[in-house]
Amino acid sequence: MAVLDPRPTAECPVERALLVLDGKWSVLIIRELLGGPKRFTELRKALQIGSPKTLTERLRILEHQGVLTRTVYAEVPPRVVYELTERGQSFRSVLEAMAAWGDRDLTLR
Amino acid sequence: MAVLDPRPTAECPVERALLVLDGKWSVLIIRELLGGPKRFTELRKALQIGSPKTLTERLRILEHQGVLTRTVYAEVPPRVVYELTERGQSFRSVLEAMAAWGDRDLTLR
DNA sequence: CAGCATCCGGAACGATACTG
DNA sequence: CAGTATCGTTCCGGATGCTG
Repeated sequence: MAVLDPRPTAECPVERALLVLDGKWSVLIIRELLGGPKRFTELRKALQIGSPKTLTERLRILEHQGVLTRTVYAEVPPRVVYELTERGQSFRSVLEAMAAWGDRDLTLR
Repeated sequence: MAVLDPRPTAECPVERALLVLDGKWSVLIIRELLGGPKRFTELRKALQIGSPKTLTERLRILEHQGVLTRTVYAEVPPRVVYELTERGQSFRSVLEAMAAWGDRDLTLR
């Protein structure tokens, strides 16, 4: 998927959702933020992401897709807070479906 | 993700689900098969996949993950049918959640 | 602290030709 | 028909070093 033009343009709702969920970290980031707003380093630590570039990229894309907001506080040292939009919050239902599926049907093998 | 060892080994249910849904085509393949068993060429045509390699790879992985079965009929010409397992069928709930989310919250921008 | 710039390896995806 | 075998390209994800 193109890096900064991943707007949902697909006709199909499922494909639109896939455009957002694409990428290794998107779902995990959203899940993390469902627990409340987080700062850059908090996310990085929680998700065990080594490279800041990886996280920054995903956050920018999700912001651009309207899933989360990025708020910069002009302080020293700087503080940047990421928070889910309503659209991001409503992803909870999808996450719960995924969790239920992963739990019930994918218990070891 | 490794090509042929993508078994769900993660602790977390969501992460297990992600291990299966990874890859551009997995979800779309499952969705297609929710409409009933399909043959190789049918899937290829329906999903507009140019390269057979891409499709074969995904199918093998999903089979290995217990999402679908592959049945070979010893005929001439050969006939191979892909069909969802119970586990694959139960993915419908996740798909519906995704569709609802993509529909309600991602309608254009 | 929250990134940006840069470089890198590898995996995913894809096109094409060929086979049992 | 249903693949396999090859080859090529894109590009994501990650490591590292530096900066406002």
